Amino acid sequence: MAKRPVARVLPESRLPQLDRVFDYVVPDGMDAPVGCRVKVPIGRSAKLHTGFVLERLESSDFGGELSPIDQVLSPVSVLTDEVLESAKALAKRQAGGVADVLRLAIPPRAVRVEKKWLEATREAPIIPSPPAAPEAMSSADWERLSRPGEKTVWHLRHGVAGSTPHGYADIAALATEHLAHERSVILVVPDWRDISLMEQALLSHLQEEHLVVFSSELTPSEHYARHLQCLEGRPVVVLGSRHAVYAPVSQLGAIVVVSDGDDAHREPLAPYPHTRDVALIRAEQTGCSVVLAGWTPSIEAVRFIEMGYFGETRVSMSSRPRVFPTRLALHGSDDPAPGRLPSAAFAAAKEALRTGPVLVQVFRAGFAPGLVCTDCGARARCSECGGPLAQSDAGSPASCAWCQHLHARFHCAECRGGAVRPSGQGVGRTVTELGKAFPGVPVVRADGEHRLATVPGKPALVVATRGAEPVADGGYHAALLLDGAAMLQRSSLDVLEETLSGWEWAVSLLKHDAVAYLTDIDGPVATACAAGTGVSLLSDELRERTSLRLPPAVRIAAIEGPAAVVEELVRDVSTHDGVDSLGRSRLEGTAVREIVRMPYRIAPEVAELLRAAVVRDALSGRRGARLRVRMDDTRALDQLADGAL
DNA sequence: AGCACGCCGACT
DNA sequence: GTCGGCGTGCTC
Repeated sequence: MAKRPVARVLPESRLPQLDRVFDYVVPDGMDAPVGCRVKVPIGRSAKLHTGFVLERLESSDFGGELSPIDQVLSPVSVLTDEVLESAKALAKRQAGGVADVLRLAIPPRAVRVEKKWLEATREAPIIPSPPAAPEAMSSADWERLSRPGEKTVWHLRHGVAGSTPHGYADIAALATEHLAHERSVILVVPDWRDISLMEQALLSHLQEEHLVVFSSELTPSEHYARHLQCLEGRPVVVLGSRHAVYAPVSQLGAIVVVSDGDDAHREPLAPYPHTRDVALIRAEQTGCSVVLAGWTPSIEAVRFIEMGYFGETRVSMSSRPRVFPTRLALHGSDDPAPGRLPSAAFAAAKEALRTGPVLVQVFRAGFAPGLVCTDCGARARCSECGGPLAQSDAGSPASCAWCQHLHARFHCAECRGGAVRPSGQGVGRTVTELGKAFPGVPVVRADGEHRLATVPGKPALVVATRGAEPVADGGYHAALLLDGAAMLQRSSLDVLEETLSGWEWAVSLLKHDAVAYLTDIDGPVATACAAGTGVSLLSDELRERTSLRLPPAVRIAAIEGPAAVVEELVRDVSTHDGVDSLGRSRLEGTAVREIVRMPYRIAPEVAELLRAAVVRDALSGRRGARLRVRMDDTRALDQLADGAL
């Protein structure tokens, strides 16, 4: 008989009732190491399920007879101990399943890639020498950032060198510092553009073999290849978007989350963990440091600092370019110039365009994001689903922003009018108008559909939606920040944070002596941005949320399902001290969603209760919509504000 | 999920 | 009498 003939297996299933371990017999001669993928029978089902071997045991405490493992899919231990422990902790925190977390952390197996990897012989890589500390950084800050175990909010430098933001160059230096001490580093950035920029920055310090890049464009098998690379045991620098935070590297020294306030760090798949939370859990598990890096801190980062949980690097404002809110200007006229620009901004752009590129940041994607009836001004809505109609390009037909239904012809539901006109402006229309306002100047468009990481340092108008701004070689010679008012009008909990960070990123892309113009907004946010005191505004916001008991001062859980089931569960959790409901909204059919809030202190207890209820509900065999729970979903809170019962 | 077991209606 | 409807329960 083989040593430890029992294998404890976790099925790769999204079903809450199957998210637990089952014991199996390992047949003689089968090699099923801990962490490998196996195929096992589950219940009376004819087909086999895949799962992970979590443990090997001498014997099982299961009363009945054990089934044998059918097959070892691959003997590679793709699930490491540390990732498993992190996944368990994360599942607990999010009131979700361990298997759900593992689905995010471990890519599906690719046979050919694996075969090649198993056959390859690898040489020990050269360890780089430590880099010099970035200029303008105190040695205390640098030591703090490089020391494992620390938690730090890193205020990045403004400006660019070539096509690399200074901030990204500094992060690359930090990664090199860790690697020089034979520690791995994970760099998690919001999106494709940041991966591309950061990869450039890293390659100026490191060899390609030190780097493992998880870009979103990878095929599944390439993704699996990167996963295997992390398992080789040598220290590496991992760079990628949110899934990279799970990379199974060894000797983890630091996880750097870049722009942790960016929406892209929220996982849209169950159990909806945020990159920042995954990083903190892995830090608990490994003792690595966590660095939240950006040009404006997230409101969560501000909370961490104020709690004393995180330290922060010294803020240096000396390198920050000037921000000029045209509406607050005391001198000059503010008559609109062509292309929706105040005259001061128009003149400055014209001047800057003589020598280099000018960034125009707009809020909305598409050509005309909102359409209204020409006759009565009512919002044009989709006849199929009631969603708002929009136009993505000049000349393209109107389509529904929700269901994508095309509306070649339009009939206003209010007045029977048959024509629409745009209200508000998207990139497309701004591009068209600026083209006319600045004749002879090339206009470059950058948005979700026209993706650009960099542009040359030559005169051009670069019109970009917020978040899609390319880096200009040598920095922009001016920036026009449009649509500030529209951004702040939105009724989301995150408006302040998103508005500030959107502007600050644009400011960071300027040449050191260039100016950013805030064109259509005044008030405290514009004033703070101009003065570079956005952080104190966030701090005020946090204080307000604390008194209102809103996230991130408290945690929330969205509970969805049939009204009766939700009601009972909410009643149940509300018996805990400090747990109460923020309101209920109706979903499709008879389902409802109720949001409860709770202090951090008792959130683990509540999460456990919620998870138990979900498992019970799934097991109950009741027909109809299942009970679902989603922790810390602030978007659900926004929706609640829009349509509470 | 997927499958079997089980307990009531119309049927060769 | 029994074939088969799908409500109920469990999966090592």
